[in-house]
Amino acid sequence: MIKYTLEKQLSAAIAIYLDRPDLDARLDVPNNTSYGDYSTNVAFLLAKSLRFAPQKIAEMLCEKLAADPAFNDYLTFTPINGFVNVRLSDRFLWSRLEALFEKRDRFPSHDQSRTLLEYVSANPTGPLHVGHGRWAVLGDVMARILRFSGADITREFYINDAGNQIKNFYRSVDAARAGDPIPEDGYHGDYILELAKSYDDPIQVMLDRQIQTLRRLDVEFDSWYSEKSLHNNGKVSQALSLMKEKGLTYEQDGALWFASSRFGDEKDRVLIKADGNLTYFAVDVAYHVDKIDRGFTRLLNIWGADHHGYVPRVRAALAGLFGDKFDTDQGFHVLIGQLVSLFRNGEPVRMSKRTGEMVSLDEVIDEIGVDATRFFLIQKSADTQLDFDLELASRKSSENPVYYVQYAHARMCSIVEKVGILGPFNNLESLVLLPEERTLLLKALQIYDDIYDTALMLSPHRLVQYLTDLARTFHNFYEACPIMKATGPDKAKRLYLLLQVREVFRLCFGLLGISAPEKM
RNA sequence: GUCCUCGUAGCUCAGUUGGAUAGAGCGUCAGAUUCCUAAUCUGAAGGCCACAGGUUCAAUUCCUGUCGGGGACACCA
Repeated sequence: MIKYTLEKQLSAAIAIYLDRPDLDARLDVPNNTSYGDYSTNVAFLLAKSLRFAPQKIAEMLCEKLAADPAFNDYLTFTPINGFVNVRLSDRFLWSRLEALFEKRDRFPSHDQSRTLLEYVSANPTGPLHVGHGRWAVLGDVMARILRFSGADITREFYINDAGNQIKNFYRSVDAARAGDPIPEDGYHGDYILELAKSYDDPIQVMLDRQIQTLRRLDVEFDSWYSEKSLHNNGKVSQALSLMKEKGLTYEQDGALWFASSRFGDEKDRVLIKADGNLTYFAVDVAYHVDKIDRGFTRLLNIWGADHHGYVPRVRAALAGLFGDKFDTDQGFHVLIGQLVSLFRNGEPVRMSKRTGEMVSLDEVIDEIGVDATRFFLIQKSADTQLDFDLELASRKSSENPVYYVQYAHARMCSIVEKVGILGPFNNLESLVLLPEERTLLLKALQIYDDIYDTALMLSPHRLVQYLTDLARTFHNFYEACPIMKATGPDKAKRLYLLLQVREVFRLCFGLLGISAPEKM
């Protein structure tokens, strides 16, 4: 954590100089890196209260920082346009490179919560589509990153194996088995006819198929939680009793209502319908109560955008039952995964399970492969709608950005194979770094900062961004700094740098769940 | 109609407590290989950051409104 460490140290020092104990200076990477490796804008923020021009303050701070023995052997400071710019010495960078894979001070603090991450949770009434694939990869990568950064995390798939959709599904298969037309509001895909050919439980068949598809994508779960089991072991009635005890419910028009509007929802919600049946919501409350009963202190969910209106009522239920403990984003957080729109030759492809007209996740994997599918689905922010042209993706598969990062790794492997791992790698810190070497080295050191940000913001696409940047700096290094032809300490220096960078690549590939090919 | 969300290069999209000259990939054009893999690199063109106001030293970023895409508004799941 190079940036966060520096940020803390510099912030504390500046706070003392200016006698501002609560000062929290932030470091940024300047968009023009000739200014420095990092910069801070504190001078702007304090200009008014200190009654000095930002540039004056920046100059004063740089002077004090430069004289501080805590920094002056490895940092230089330059005031430009009111910013305080910081540059790290080559020697310092090199020492950090050598310590890059030591476990200590990777991350500032360990998250003490027990996290349950629930994702995909598709109805077992059809094959997974690309939207499911997006949430699957999103959840999987999120879990890998959180786990790496020290969190205790459990991955769970909620099986919706009860309720009306399930009845409807059985009706459709039964009709097909009897040779009758499938009900208008039933499921109409070709796979229904296929299911009708055997007498296996269609739900089990579909679930197995979903699991298989997820395995293909290298998406695993620690726990498969059955909705049906909630009913069978009385969890639903327990949850409802609990709500009644707490005075959160009332009866009206023959139904049982939850007063969710008292907790921020826009209206009250029905738990038991007038016909005596439970709503999906009632069962979902029970499910979330059970998560908490199982000892989880942080609930993360990934839901499709079509469920985002559902968030306030679940939050309201948790607030009503458990107070503010789970009311905050820290306790209960929902990542909304926007849908993926598929195109083929520029024409939109519909994705309705009901009409049966859809492209399955399996077909996409068949067309473009696991690595490209994962990379494509994770590289964009989860909350933007994604347009995905299958024809384009398969036709241009060799130009897919995933190959850009993988090729960098293959190039490194090729060099190592040719050159061998020649030591000794000592006394290299005193060598001068070329610009391409330095840029690559600094980028590699920033890996934990980026992982930390990614974990904090729950946005895995940031790591893809980082990896692409790293690949670019490597390709630049490759063009400018030959290793095989280099001699003496230069050769060892570059080789050592490359070996460490290759480990960073492997770390990223592992977190993203894509392969690290040695040859391409 | 109400609420949520998005609108950034020709295309797909990054850009988070508001900072310096707004970026990447693809596509287009012009170059680079006697040299560790050219699935690469260098350069160029390409932008009213949807629009209009507001907040302030500073707005792609925050606020308000308008327009446009998507979604949600059930005693469905």
